[in-house]
Amino acid sequence: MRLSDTIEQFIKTMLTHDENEIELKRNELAEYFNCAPSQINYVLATRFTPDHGYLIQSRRGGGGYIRIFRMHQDTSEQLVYLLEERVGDQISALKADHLITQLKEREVLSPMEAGVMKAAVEESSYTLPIHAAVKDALRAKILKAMLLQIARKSETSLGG
Amino acid sequence: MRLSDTIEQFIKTMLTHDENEIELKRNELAEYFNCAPSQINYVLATRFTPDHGYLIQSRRGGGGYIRIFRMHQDTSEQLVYLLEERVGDQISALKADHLITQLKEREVLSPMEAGVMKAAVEESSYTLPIHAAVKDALRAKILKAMLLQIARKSETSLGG
DNA sequence: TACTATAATGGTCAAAGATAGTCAACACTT
DNA sequence: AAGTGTTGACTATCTTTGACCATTATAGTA
Repeated sequence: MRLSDTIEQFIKTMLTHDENEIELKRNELAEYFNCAPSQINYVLATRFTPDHGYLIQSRRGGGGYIRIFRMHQDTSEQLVYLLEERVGDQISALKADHLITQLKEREVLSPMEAGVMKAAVEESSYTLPIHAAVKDALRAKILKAMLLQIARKSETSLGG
Repeated sequence: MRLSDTIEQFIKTMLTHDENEIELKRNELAEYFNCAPSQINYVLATRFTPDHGYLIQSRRGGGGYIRIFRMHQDTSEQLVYLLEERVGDQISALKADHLITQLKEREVLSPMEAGVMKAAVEESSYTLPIHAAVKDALRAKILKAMLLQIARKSETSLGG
């Protein structure tokens, strides 16, 4: 079996045992598998993306770490759909607002969270000399980051 | 756990118990944690800045001390003040993050709201070809819009 | 009293240490 | 050839330490 597959399985086993969240040290894992540390990044980048239902957090420096969060299957599927199909690389203020309203109505977002997210995407927050396309790209990035955050923290599904 | 985090927690626990102001001796604390005295300065410089909602006073020489003051409790009414004083027309990702952390620790923001807001201001959400100054201006506008939203909702639910 | 030396503090900064990230070249599979 | 996997050099970030600096109090001395 390929090394990357072995590491993938190893991490998935850890997640099975230790529930939905694990923390690891890149260098320790690399040493355990006797490979280059960057191999770990490769495995994470190709097998533990949001598309695969995982979220990663890391920190450098002394006491650094890599944390891997597993999303619930439903959450993951809905998130991928939301991120790719509904948000994409650019999104207008209006569409973003509609999407957030939907999520609120489905009780994926509390009224407060929805309010905050709407404030972050409304056009009046973007009244600066930037091209419209760049605004929509920025809005998409910000909206995606917020949705990923919701997915990481909430136990409930992102809804249909 | 990192030494710096341990010291941070230690100080925050002291503040919890002893109200809004504590006094400590740099060398004593360093000896207690068995570290270099300058480690204390590092912790203060990275976790107890005005951005984090703390003020430091110190004095050298015999009878020297370090006093740490936690700045006044931020209520929703004071959010408007924060908008101009702490956010202004431009704000860096780091300062925005510190401000949000502070509001979360004071329970002005729920962990979820804080997480969403952090996602909306983090640098990686702004990786597009825009000048840094424009990014900071945009971030300020978005952060203000989100805080205003919180302030409005808090008023309606808490009656002021 | 005025001055000085010394002890007792805290501050600064740069170097070293500890992690993780990126990217492009190279290797292996299909 | 194209796609996937592996590595290593270089980079970025965060922490810890230590040498040297600055300030203040106090004891000793003229």
